[in-house]
This record gives sequence, structure tokens and C-alpha cells, in this order.
Amino acid sequence: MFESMPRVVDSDQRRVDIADAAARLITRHGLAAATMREVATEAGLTTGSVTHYFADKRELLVFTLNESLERRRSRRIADPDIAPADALRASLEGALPLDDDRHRHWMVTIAFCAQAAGDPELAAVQQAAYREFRATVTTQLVGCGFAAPHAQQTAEWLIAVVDGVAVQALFDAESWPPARQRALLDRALENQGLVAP
Amino acid sequence: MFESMPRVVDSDQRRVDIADAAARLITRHGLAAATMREVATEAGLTTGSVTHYFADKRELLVFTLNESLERRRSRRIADPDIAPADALRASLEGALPLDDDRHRHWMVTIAFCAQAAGDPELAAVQQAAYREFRATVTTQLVGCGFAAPHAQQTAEWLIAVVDGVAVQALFDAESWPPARQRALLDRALENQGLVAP
DNA sequence: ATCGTTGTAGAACAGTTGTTCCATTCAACG
DNA sequence: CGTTGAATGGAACAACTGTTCTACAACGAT
Repeated sequence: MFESMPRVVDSDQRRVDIADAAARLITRHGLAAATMREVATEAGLTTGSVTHYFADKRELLVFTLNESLERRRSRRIADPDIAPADALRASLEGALPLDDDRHRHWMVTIAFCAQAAGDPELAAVQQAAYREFRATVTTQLVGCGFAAPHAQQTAEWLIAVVDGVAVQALFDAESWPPARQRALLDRALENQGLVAP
Repeated sequence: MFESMPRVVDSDQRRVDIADAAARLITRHGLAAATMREVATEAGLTTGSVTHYFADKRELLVFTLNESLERRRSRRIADPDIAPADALRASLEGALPLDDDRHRHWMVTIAFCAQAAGDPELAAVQQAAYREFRATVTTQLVGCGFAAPHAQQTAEWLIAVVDGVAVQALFDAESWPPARQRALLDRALENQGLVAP
């Protein structure tokens, strides 16, 4: 009864794969499209397999949200060798739908936004993610030479700009190619004296 | 066979009432909660009555979205007696979740955002609404003395700020009371030389 | 080879969904 | 007052949902 590993599957990876399938469905057709059967099919499995990795549909959805948030978090750099201004820019660009991955994250986030209204657990997850983002940007601004109180205000300001561009890009993608999104972010950074060549 | 009006109901108003009920449900528990039965109950009716006013569930939802967008549009002032700067401010504040009405509008908008991804009709409605908003703000900026090309850029900028604040307020309402939302809007307006006493 | 564990498939179930249908109610008109 | 036609209630239906359950396959350890 020591260790017995009778199957050669990385079950953590499987959970991520299933969550990715769910995220793709949510992105394409909304939360309602992410039924157990559809998620299973999208992941190349059956419902029996999906329920093996997630006790609940709820557990699957919460995991999907957290996985999406985690992937965004990983775009934020804490490497001290990177110039503070570059790290700051990386954090902010992580919140723009500049490619499919980041677009998908926004769709998942927004799909869960309405759901979170009547669901304390989901609301707490999203609120915590938001505050962490704010804290990171604030710290990075301090690294750029901002005084602490001013840094907090500026962080909120920059995040507002980035989120605003993101939302506009989601609603009207044609009008907001990546270059235009970056241009508006540049303008915001210059406005705050955070120039980049 | 001339005119026969055998019931004393304002059927247009009924449609609005039903759409309001749907909007409340969407706000509270997401799009999925807006089932025909729940909408009917929330509106104090039964499914039979609701299907009498809307052929489809789809028709009901599209109407609900349009009604919400229309209500936001009505906050934008075109009165020439109003100072251009005040009209501009009213337009922008219309896009902030400063009260229950505007909060509900945002929840409805966001709930449909994910749905619109795979639904050309919904996508077109939202895109048109966004572009109209942008055009209105641009016009109002020209009224404030901005040169046309600069006005367009500034409009996008101001809308980004307002949307960004709105999104943050939706995700983390505690951190964003109305006063704080207005303060950030003020800062944005001052930044562009559009001071208000 | 056999066993035990883990993964997979898919059928079965009760509950809910959008939709259809029909009987009933009710106010205005002749 | 009886007729008309919109407004309403609610039952019925097939389709779909999350969940549970059982049978089976695959692999490592014994």
C-alpha cells in the first residue's frame, strides 16, 4: 500500500486542459455554452472523464476562472534585472487583449463578472485579483521613483486607462488593433512622465 | 372590422416592463438566470403572457439590450442652452455606475458582451452603440473648442478612462464609491484642460 | 499472469428549459 | 347584452441540463 501509480496521466495537466476547453467555449459563445458535455467534447473526452477530474460543474468553472487569472498574473515581472519602467509596461500590457490568449482571459473574466454578482466566492476571487493587480502596479511605480501616495493614485489611473481600452477593444475589435491599443497605453505612460523609447 | 381595442393595456409599456424584469435578473444572477419562467415571475406574469409580447426568448433578450442602451443614450444632452463642458460631463457620467440604474446598464451590457462574440446581430448592436457614444463625445469636445482630429483622440481617451473606472467599480464596488469615480473623472477632465468648478 | 488502482466511456435519471397549445378572462363595440 | 379579439393562465412536450452509476480498459506492482 505504498505508492501505486497505475496510469500514466498527469492529472493536474488534464485539469488545465479541461479548463482551457471551457475557456474556449466561454470565449466563443458565452458561459451558457460551457455545458459539461460541450466541455468534454471540446477537450476530446466524455462527461464521465470530466466528472472524474472535477466533482462539480461549479468546481470546474471556479478552476477555469482561477487558471485564467493565474495566466495573467504570470505576465507580471518581478525580475530586479529588468528596468522598472519595462516591468510596469509588461504588467499593463498583460491586461490588454493584444493576442488570443489575453483576449480569451478578458472574455472569461467578463463572463464571470455577471455571475459573480450573486456569488460571494466568485466575487471574492475577482476582487482579490483586482487588488493584487493594483498593488503590483503601485509597487512598480514606486520602483520608477514615484512617492508612495502618488503611486497608488497613478496606479488606479493607469489601470483605468488599460481596462477602458480593453473593454472598447472587446466591444469593437475592428477599431482597436494591437497597435492602437499600445499607442493609447504609450500616451498614458508619457502623460505620467514614464517615457519609453 | 375597423379598430377594436378589447383590452386596456399599453403593450409597448408591457414590453418595457418585461425587459426591465429581465434586466434585473441578469444584474442579480447573470444571463443564465433570465429564463422565461423567471422573467415572467419577476414581471408578475406567466410564460403565456410573456410569449404573447415576445415571439422568442431571443427577441426578448435583444429588446432588453436595446432598451438598456437606449436608456443610457437618453442621458446624453444635446440642448444648446447647456454649456458644452456640462453636456460633455453628463455624457461621461452616464457611463459610470453611479446609481442602480447605471449599474444595471453596465451589468446588462457586460452580460451580453460574451454572448455577442458568437452572435453577429448582438455584436452589431453593441458596436453601433459604442461608435455612437464616441461620436457624441467627439462632437461635444469640438463644442468645447477642440480641433476635430484632436477631439476624436481625446474622446477615445476620455471614454477609456470612464470605462476603466466603470469596470473597476463593477469588480470591486467597495473600493469605488460614486465620489471616487467622479474624482477620477474630474482628474481626467482637468488633464485635458476641461475644468469644472 | 493477476491484482488493484486509475482513467474512460456512455447509459440512465430527475429536473429544467424554450416553446406550443388551448381554455379562460375581460373590456370595448355593435 | 352578446360578440369580438387581445390578454392571460397554465398544462403539455420534446430537448437538454448536471449528476450518478456501472461496466470496461490500461497500466504498475506483486
